[in-house]
Amino acid sequence: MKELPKSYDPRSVEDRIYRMWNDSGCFRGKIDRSKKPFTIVIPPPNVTAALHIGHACDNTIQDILIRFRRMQGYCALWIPGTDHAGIATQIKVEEKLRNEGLTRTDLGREKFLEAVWAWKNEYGGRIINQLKKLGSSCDWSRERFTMDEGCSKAVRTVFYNMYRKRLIYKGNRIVNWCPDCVTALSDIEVEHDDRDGSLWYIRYPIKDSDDYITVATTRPETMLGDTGVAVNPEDERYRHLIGKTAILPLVGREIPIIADEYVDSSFGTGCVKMTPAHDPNDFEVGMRHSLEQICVLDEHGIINGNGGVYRGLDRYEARKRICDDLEQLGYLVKTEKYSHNVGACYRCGSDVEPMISDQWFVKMKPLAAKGINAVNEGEIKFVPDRFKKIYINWMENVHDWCISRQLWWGHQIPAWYCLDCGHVNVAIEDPASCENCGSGNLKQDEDVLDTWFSSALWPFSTLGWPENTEDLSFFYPTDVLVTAYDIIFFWVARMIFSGLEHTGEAPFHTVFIHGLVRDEKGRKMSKSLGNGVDPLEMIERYGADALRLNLITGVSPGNDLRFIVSRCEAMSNFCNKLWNASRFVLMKLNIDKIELPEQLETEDKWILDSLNTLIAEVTDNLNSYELGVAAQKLYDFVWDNFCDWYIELVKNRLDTGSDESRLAAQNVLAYVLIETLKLLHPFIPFITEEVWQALPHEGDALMVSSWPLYSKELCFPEEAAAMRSIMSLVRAVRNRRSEMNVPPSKKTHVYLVSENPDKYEKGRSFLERMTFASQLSILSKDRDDFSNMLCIVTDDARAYIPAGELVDVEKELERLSREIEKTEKELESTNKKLENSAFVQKAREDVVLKERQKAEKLRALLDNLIQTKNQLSS
RNA sequence: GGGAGCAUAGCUCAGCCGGGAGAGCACAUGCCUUACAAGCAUGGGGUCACAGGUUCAAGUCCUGUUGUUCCCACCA
Repeated sequence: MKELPKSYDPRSVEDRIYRMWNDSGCFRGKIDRSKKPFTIVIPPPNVTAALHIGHACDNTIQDILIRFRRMQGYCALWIPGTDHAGIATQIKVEEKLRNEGLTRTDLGREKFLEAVWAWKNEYGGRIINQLKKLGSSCDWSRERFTMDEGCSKAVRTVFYNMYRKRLIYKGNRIVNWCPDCVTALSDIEVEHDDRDGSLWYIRYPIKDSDDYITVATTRPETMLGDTGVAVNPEDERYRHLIGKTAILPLVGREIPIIADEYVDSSFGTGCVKMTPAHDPNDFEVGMRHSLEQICVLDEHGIINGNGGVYRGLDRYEARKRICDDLEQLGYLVKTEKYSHNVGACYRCGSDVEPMISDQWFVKMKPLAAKGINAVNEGEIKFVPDRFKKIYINWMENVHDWCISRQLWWGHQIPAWYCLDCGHVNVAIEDPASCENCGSGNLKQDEDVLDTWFSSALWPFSTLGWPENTEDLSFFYPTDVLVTAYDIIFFWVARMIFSGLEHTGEAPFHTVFIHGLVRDEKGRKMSKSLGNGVDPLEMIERYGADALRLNLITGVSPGNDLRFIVSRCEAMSNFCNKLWNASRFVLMKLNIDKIELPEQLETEDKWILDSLNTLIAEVTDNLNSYELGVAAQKLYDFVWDNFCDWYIELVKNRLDTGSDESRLAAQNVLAYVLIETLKLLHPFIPFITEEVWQALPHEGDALMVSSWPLYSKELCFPEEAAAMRSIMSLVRAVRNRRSEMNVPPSKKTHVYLVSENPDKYEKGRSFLERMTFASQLSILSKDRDDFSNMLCIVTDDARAYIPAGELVDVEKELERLSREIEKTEKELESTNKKLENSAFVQKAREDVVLKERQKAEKLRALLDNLIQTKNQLSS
């Protein structure tokens, strides 16, 4: 056995322990058909990312689950990896190039991609090493990347299959366009925000008349692309104008006035200008009425050749100029302040332009139906349950998914256009010739796929799909997916329908959702606010275990948590407490095999009984993903039961007890410590492993030891109850002494009177010390001379302390009266409950029993108090 | 416009199936008791947002109200 240093220093432990695990292959998920598999895939962080506190939270949860199951005897596999993160990475590398005075177009596609790969190879591993600092027990030999060969094969296969099933199509649709990123975005990549703007009322003259029609718009510049004006068919005010022609001011284009249900008569003037190329609603209406689609913006948000004199103006400049011109020419009726919703690019924050564009889409309805079904049928369960509703609601209203991006970094779309016959060739392998005309004159689509397209395949692409590998058949479907609620739509939903569609199975049976980590004031952590907490700095200062506990303890599933640095300190104090308790056990230990002896004392049975309960509860909590509650229970058990009571209780036995009693104490101490270390290990792997290695043990590592089991043989309800009586007496004595300001150094004779003297006799060795007794007399009856002593009363015993002049009889009587009154009141309310026939009849049996016992105890306490008072007053 | 969360001690938050109101930090008092002062002992402090309801019993379940945070949504 080795000696431990006086206080716990995580820095001297963590890297060494991690290396030991890694070198001995503890992390490897090797197929073992004698065991049941338990699989988790990591939510792959962006290759560009540095570990932030959210990753720390997410990965701590996964590590707890995987370590717990591994110890329970599952064949546990946690697959790590990173995501190529299309836009994020491309922007990062472009920034780097800009510093060198270059743009991506200077390099050309091929050279640029080389530069990104070089960047990825240099910096991409950073977050992986940071995850290791946290203690993550991933199988690093299986590390994957969304653009590695296997994942790319999966992407092409999926694209091909879906194209064949007509679940992927190409078409001209309104998409969200970011003029700064110069790419299309999917609906969920647009962030909506209420912004103060204006509502402009513009007069459109009616052809061949003096009449006019007034429309209201928040985006006057789009009028350049107007190809109609719509009114509601039921609207009496405008019925006479339907079918007539309006003249578009500034442009002079003749546009029809049409009737469509879409128009809300109560809004604005009840007339809507139609811009099918730049508004999704207008697009729909335009399709119904065969309106022309005139696109007036180019890919950078500049007015194009369709904008006449406004050509070349930026969209915001154009708006201003058009408004000025309209006003000058008398077309502008009025301007109102108006707050409305504006979409912004989630990456760069610029306003998104709805724009008609030729893009690739995934047809969502049939896929969503499967995804909804799997969750409604319970094939996939959300924890906490409420996220199910959010998921279903989204899936039910989902639109087709725009999957093409005008970027270079990513999976290039596996579609080749025949330059001779125009046929679109979609294939898994690069085709040599057109499948339609045989021409070799092919050109691959320039665009790449949305990053989430490959992430959606992660649970099976990482296991070898589309190949039918042994890994796939053993480890798939995975078990739990752990992630924060903010990417349910981006990722979870898409994994679910992709898994169902391509493997025929749900990719996991449980989605465990956690909240976001916020700063001390409850704000979201962000670079611009500079309020981010660096997990690596926390690890450096407090240790990975303390950080992990801070992220878990007392946190309820799905709720956000505030990261309070001082709590890290509290958690590292806990680690130190555990360390010192272990040090104590080691100091007192001179055996090299731990075995529970036959002959156990009351306090031994009590702590074993408590441990047994703890095992049952913690296991139960972990099974139902209540990590915060489990961690709290462990914290309390270690600090209160084990350290503050049990260790104190057995100190006498260890120093002066008989050989047998000492040996028993040593064994129980070590036994309870080891079992507790196992329960704690998933939460705080480093310190528990380090301590365990110092203790007598079998096996190589705590990490691969087996999870404690609840045992009927270790239930000792009687001894547990006896200890509770003793503990409450000790507490009462300490309380009175503290109230009377008696310093611990002042020892006194203590007389203990109880009808069950044997019970206390068994605890004599520690009672003496814990009640600060110079001498302890345990009696079954009061003596006459007790009346001038301090009296401490519990429901089971009375203790008397001679305190000489300290005892003020009047005051004591007063205090006793108060206590009697309080006890009577409590007894009264308890009795009232018991006299209520409805309660006795309808309440659960054990509840009634508990209430009866409570009444009995109160009765006994009251008797004790009254007897003492009588004695004192006589 | 739809949906969800939150409201419990001075602060930050637990409290799972209804029966004890809790933790950490902060505060007060007394202790260097050889595992730990990163500690020990003791204590003060709460109308569990408000109003109804269900129940023998409500912080916990239901309805509504108020405050607050967030998500979704193509009313120009």
